[in-house]
Amino acid sequence: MRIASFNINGIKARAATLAAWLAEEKPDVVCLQELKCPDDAFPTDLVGDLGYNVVTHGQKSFNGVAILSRRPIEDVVRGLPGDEADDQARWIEATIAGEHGAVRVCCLYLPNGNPAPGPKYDYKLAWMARMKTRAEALLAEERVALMAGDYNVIPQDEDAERPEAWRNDALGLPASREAFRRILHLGFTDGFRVLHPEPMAYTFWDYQRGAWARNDGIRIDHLLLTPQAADRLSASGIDRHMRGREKPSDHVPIWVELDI
DNA sequence: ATGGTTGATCCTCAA
Repeated sequence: MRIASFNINGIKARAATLAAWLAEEKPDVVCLQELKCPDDAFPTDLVGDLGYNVVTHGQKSFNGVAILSRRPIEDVVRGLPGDEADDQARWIEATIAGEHGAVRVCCLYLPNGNPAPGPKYDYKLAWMARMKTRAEALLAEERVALMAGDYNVIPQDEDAERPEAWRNDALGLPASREAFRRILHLGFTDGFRVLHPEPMAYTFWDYQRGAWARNDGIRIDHLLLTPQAADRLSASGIDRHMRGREKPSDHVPIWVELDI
């Protein structure tokens, strides 16, 4: 079962790009971020015609996450627990059955946090603390599960073409990296990095300053696997070519192949 | 230090 994550930066602007990628790659499950649309504006028919069921947690103009799956989607939960006052649509999770078992899929859009320091950065760190609590509970279930999405964190220097440019940015600050490691080191496996030690493997290139042409990228989209999922990991990759397409997102898809 | 680009919306904000 191939499970992908793709920050599409607006479903309305990216519908054709997304449809072409789905038709070409035929991933079994897709976690989408930055829908930037309410639930009733999601193009359910478009993805349905391509063979996908869909569950969304949308929001007008900003944020918004969804899970697409060729197989039925069960036990859907919307929103990251821990703060009733938080109305930003950044988390959705569901269970999908494969031929040899099921996988719990958590789709996340972690806050960007800029400018840092400031209230947006405080929100990012608080959100990551809440995510750690959910991650601990997920591990305790000892099941095949993963947390996939746009983490807005550059884990290490080798995950950036110009690491020095991000040292004072919310995506690269030491406190951001520490919070990421606190989650990772609970017992998760970075599904891409564990199979790909090579540097210059990026998932995001800014629209500005010719970042794509200069390969001035960063790796901020991740799939973190529970031990039970990591045991079934057979391959992973980044669909880098998508950044060179017509009307690209600033992110590209990243995926893992699990034997389930 | 600054500016540069894209999307959603309605002009400025978020990224």
